[in-house]
Amino acid sequence: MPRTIGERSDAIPALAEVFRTHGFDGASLSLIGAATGLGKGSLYNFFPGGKEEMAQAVLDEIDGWFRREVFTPLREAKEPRQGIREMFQVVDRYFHSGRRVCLIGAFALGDSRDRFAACVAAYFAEWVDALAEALRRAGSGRAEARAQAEDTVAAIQGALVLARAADDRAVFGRIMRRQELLLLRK
Amino acid sequence: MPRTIGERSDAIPALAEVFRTHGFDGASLSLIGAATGLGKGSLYNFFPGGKEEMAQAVLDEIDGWFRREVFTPLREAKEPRQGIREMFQVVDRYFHSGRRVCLIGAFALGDSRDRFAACVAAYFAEWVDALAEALRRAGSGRAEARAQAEDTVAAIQGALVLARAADDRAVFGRIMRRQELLLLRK
DNA sequence: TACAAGATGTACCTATCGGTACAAATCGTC
DNA sequence: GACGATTTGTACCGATAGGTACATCTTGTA
Repeated sequence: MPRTIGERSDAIPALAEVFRTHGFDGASLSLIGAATGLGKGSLYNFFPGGKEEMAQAVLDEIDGWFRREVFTPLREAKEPRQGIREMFQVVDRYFHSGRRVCLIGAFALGDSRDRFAACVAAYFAEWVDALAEALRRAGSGRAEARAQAEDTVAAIQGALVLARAADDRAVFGRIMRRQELLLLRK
Repeated sequence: MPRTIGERSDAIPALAEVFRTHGFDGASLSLIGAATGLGKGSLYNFFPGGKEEMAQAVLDEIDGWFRREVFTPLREAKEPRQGIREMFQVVDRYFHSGRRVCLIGAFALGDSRDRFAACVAAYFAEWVDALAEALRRAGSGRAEARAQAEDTVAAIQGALVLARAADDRAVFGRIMRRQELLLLRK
């Protein structure tokens, strides 16, 4: 009884790129087929639920990645200020310094929000929570930490919007750097 | 030779709502027809260029509105600090306190960015410029004013993403209020 | 080498897409 | 009321959408 999970998960990065680039509605099965190199037969074998299951798999993968690489390190960093510094590094790398869009942010603004509302809401809530926790451990009061965390996550999402709008990744780096300074000053 | 422009412009608010809600690709002609109360005949009579011309008309309308209600007042306010305060009020009202999404931000993240790249880029560039000008007049140095303006426009866009993701408009108000305080402190 | 299970390509389905053609209704002007 | 121009509804177009059915190929195991 061979486990075939490996194959399915191999398709997810390509799926993520297609959804990121074209959105949920814009990602047609022919685009998906071209990007993954998989025909409809394979696609529907791996994802019997169709496009919706494909997108859900991508969201789950992103959620897992951020939990592993961002949220948990933030919460468990020995030195919270250093943990925050590393969050900015990891996030900058993840978004290719602003060249890459946040799929979950795009879904939040777009047509597909309702379909994946729970995922989308949970992702941002967790990010804010984890960052607030680190800030609190770094010395901020509970309320101040939450406020700073909310502002920072919003700044990052807004920076992605601006970077993509201007087709200029420099703006992303500038906003990220200033936000990091703001959080870690004092 | 009767001027029929009046009719065409009457359809634009409804068009804007459809594109805002469903995105460019998601806004099908049947949705557009239902929202505007216009059949295909009328739609293609007013907008011979089809969906693309409809979306362009909406973008132009938004651009004009912001120029008139936000950018110009920012640049020409007698008292720049008061002008900035009013910008936050007007923007809060425009986005229905976070219940309404920024169409141009959604286009920037979505599939339709390339199609309307010039509009999208110009909108944000103008916003940052106008706000930076006001901040400079309020006493900031040139570089600092630009940085603050960039951060603020990004914060607003990010706040819209978070508000829509969490389906919670309170977060929009919180971020806006803190950003206003940050700009006008000292 | 035989066999079952999984993987894949292809043909096909219905619904809808954006867009066009055009005749009929409507409207402003004289 | 007549006329020309605009406005509108309807039928229709080819293309493509997402999805299903199924026969055929691979593949791992014994």
